[in-house]
Amino acid sequence: MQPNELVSLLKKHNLKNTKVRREILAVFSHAERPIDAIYLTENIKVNKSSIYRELKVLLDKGIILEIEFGDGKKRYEFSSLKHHHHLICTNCKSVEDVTLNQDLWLEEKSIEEKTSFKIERHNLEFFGLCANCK
Amino acid sequence: MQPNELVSLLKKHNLKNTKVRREILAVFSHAERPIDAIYLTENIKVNKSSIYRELKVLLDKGIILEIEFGDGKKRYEFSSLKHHHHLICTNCKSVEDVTLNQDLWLEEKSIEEKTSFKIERHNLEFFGLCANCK
DNA sequence: TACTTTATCGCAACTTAGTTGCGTTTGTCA
DNA sequence: TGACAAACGCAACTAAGTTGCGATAAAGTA
Repeated sequence: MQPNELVSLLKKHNLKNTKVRREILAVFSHAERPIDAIYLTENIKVNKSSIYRELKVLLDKGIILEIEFGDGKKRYEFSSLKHHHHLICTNCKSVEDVTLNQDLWLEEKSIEEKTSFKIERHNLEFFGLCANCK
Repeated sequence: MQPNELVSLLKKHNLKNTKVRREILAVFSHAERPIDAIYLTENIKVNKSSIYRELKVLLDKGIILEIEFGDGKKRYEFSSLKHHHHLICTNCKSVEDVTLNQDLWLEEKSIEEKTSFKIERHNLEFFGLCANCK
């Protein structure tokens, strides 16, 4: 993310331009996979409560998404990325992005009609063995 | 689950017929939604380490499945149930089962061809507002 | 630049879910 | 009924995330 992009993103969401915020966003913008809070605490010299609080702010503002790999750590990535899911290798823990041929939009519409439940989001991840590990 | 079903299930998996095991399985067989470890500790007079260890055994044997709602607690249900997903109300926390018109089998096949990743399982849950809360 | 307001931050103590070591008990099968 | 492994209880521990509170620092205004 370029400095001017950062400034306009922060302005748009009424967020102060602080060191913690800049550094967290910098990690996200270089990351090739979803990032967890522990990784941030290990890679940014900032108190962990600031990390957790900042993640909550970015999540509330819709700047990042929360992703669940089921290992007890929440992960996050920019919500501006094209909608996708992940292939998680249960052996080496590598993560690949993947998109569905036909996302779940139609299924969700059908479920909403059948059940009168209003779907707002879903969490879908695939687990298995990557090309190297299988 | 009937007593004779229980006995043959345990025998089939080389598991001893113990009090803890019987009580946990009894909870699962009456449950209408996925159950977490805390619920078991609150509803069975058994040490919590036994609960967690037993869940691991049942999971390894493939008798139960692990389900992730993203709230920091793992949930479990019988793996013998017809494959389904869940509609989780973010307001009242209610849970409904739901099946897709066309499950993810075809998508998984297509992903495996494109990526040479071997998919073994997926986790898919929907979040939103139930009929009452919306 | 100085002043004011409010968001943000650091620190330490705490909570919640889950794990581990170890000595004891209990099912199962011969 | 005896032997043996599986299962168990207990207590102490770990890992991830949260909270209260006083101190600090952006951002807007005078």
